[in-house]
Amino acid sequence: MDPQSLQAILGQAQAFFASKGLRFTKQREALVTLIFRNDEHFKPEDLLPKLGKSHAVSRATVYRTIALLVESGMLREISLGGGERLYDPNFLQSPHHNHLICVDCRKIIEFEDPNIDVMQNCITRRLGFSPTQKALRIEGSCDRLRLLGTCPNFKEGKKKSIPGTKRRV
Amino acid sequence: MDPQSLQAILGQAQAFFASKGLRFTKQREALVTLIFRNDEHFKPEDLLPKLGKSHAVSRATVYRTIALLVESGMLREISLGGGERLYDPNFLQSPHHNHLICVDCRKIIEFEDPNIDVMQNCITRRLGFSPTQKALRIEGSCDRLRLLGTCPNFKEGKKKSIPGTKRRV
DNA sequence: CTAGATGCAAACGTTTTGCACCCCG
DNA sequence: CGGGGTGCAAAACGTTTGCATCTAG
Repeated sequence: MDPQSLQAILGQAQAFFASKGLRFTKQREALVTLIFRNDEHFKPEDLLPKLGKSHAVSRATVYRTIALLVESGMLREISLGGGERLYDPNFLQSPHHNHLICVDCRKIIEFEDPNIDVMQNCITRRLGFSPTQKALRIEGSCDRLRLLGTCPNFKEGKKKSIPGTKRRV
Repeated sequence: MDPQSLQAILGQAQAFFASKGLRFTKQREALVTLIFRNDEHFKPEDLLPKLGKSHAVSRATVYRTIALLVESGMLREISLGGGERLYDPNFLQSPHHNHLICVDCRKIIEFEDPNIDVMQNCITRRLGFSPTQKALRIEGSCDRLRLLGTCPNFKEGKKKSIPGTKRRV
């Protein structure tokens, strides 16, 4: 993420905290920076080692801050199966994206599709509701791997599954 | 669920266990019966108190059996947000169903829509994959509650949210 | 008879909480 | 100065595992 966008995100976070009468402490700033610096999905526990000792933040604060960011709408909890609780920082840039997971190498591909959103709208209204949010997760097997016996992702994947490796479509 | 269908399900489970060289013990039978007797989503922990002392099964066996039923395809793990890990026994009868969750009363509505499946197929192939599974969760606010100030589900919902209360569409 | 299944309790990883102290406005 | 924020450690929670014992086939 370019420094300019990150700056905008920091501003957005600060505005949210201010609007709730909360402070934008250096711990919170360090966390927002770390979370939105790249586009990787993460577990709360992942963040602790990534904060240098200069920006060390306690485990409790990590969890409390994540909850606030989710409440603000900047961060979304997603589930990719297996009961793992992940957080996705990419809804700011792609508010309607979905996830496709390769069953062969577990690579995660984020994609958007306007038809899905139209259909979501229709279905929701048909059932008597106004749409607020959706989560669509598709799993599929890699055609390339099956036809060619190899796949660029799978090659990379030699070193086990790589969470957070993503392609934007 | 009518006794006849339940019987069929027990047979299916038994066949699956046999195909893997596993036994169909009375604990497993008790669990399958309990899980598929009605259509409620459940947490593993929910099951223990529901097994009478006559069919008591240990916690470890509950978890181990659920894992096997998921592997067999008879049971599916779903996530309705909040990191809760739920299991849905209704994919046997409605293999393609999705979930709509009312943000007002947390009621869960299971629905099917053939268009979604067509679209899922298109998208998956466009990305170079063959579809194997999908999970779509929609959240929405209740039109009726907003327009009329009341809603039958919400009325029932007085006693907090009722997980497992469902309408088939 | 024996591989697989069970129950128990301990271990595990993650998340939440109570509380004393700290610090920003 | 006061109310929010933090860190720490303990607790809570859901799930998994090792092991001795049991049992279905």
